[in-house]
Amino acid sequence: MTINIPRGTQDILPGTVEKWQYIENVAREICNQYQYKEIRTPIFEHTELFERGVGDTTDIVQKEMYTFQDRGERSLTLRPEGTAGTVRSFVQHKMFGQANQPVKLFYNGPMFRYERPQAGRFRQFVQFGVEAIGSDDPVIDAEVISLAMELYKRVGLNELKLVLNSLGDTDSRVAHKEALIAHFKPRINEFCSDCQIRLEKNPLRILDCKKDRDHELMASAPSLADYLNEESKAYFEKVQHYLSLMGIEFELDPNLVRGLDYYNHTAFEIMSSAKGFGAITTLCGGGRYNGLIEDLGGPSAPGIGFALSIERLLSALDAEKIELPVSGTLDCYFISMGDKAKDKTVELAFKARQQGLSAEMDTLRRKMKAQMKSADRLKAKHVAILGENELEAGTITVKHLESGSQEIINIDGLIDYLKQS
RNA sequence: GCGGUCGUGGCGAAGUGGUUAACGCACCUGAUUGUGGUUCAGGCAUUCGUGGGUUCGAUUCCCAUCGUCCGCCCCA
Repeated sequence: MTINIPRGTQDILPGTVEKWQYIENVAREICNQYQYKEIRTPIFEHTELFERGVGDTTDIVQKEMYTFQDRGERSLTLRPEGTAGTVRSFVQHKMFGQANQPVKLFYNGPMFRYERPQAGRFRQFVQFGVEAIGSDDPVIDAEVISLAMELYKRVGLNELKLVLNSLGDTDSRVAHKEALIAHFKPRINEFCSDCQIRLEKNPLRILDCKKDRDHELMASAPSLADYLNEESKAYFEKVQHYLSLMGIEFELDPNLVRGLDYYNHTAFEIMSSAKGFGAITTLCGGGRYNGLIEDLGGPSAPGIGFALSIERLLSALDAEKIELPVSGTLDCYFISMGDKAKDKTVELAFKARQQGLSAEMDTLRRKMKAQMKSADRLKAKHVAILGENELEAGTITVKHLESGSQEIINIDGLIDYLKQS
């Protein structure tokens, strides 16, 4: 029996990996332009980090974590998201004391969640994300959002929707939470079991519930927007103001509640509106997490960030039928006949490679015809053919595959010839 | 965690309770003893996810199991 990969994981093979590289390159380029610096943190962390950072009422912590004991009986967890580890690193390395503030970071790497795989959902998936820590200026909220939008724009996506909401500051959230409890508590037994638990822990998420969405208390529930204090409202308006300055369109959705506990103030999602995308349309999610740094033992620094999945970005590209420009090039395929000629083409091919050209040759001792076929399939620009005739004359035949034209040139001039064409 | 779907060569895909399991693509060889992409001829699954059962006989029927894909919950 052969062994297959674990459920929910995937191999990214040649032919596809080029797309990943392309996207990752675009992301890096944008981050440089926005002055976000890469950070690489471990793929596993102490379980406690996520319990505290992500929040132990969340689905991620309650049922989706890959948690294991190591041989020293420490409880470790494969990271389910990137913010907790990034903030942990920020605190551990006391980045709040470094010269450049705010600290603007990005990461790109695998995340792990124990879920049933389906369209757009994997057990190992790759998130690109940014975190801006140390600024509570609404302009940084807009900057973070615009960075994500810019990435999608540069890879060619058009059918996007940016949805925005404010969860308010702590005071606003506490006031709203109390209002929600007062609203639902008398009739909470009419709601699903999840909602009954949510009532005490995080009543905001009752509004999210799909099962109870038609309950009459839903429509009349106190809206977060009505409980935003002046400061929170002003902050949210400023975020919108800056987004408009940047030319970014958005929709307000008062029901947008992110699944992680640490969010406050700005919350946003970017979704694909492309047809045939499947049930999951969220490409990117993010928001502000002003209390998180303190919760993880740091100073009371504000922060905001987002995470987006490369897999879903690729799905969105498929849905919009966008092809990334990722074709590779092969400058020359070397064909030889006979051992002497082979020796010479080996020298030539390696010299060509050292000179910065891409070169390939037969390594299966095949006949000329088969070598030609390989060259054709590899879409070689040129084929260099060396046989007895050329060897004697000190020449080599160079064929341009696309046009079919060929000429015989001096063998010493081959590399320059290839470089020039 | 719950629900549905599917599981035949490298890929796509037919099929039947009964000697040799269509076809297409891809691949290999030859026609073309030094020239690809076209054409033609030939080759390429002791085998139908795995295990068990029914049967004279199962890839086809039944059960189990593993896996896929999709949906719910929730999320990237």
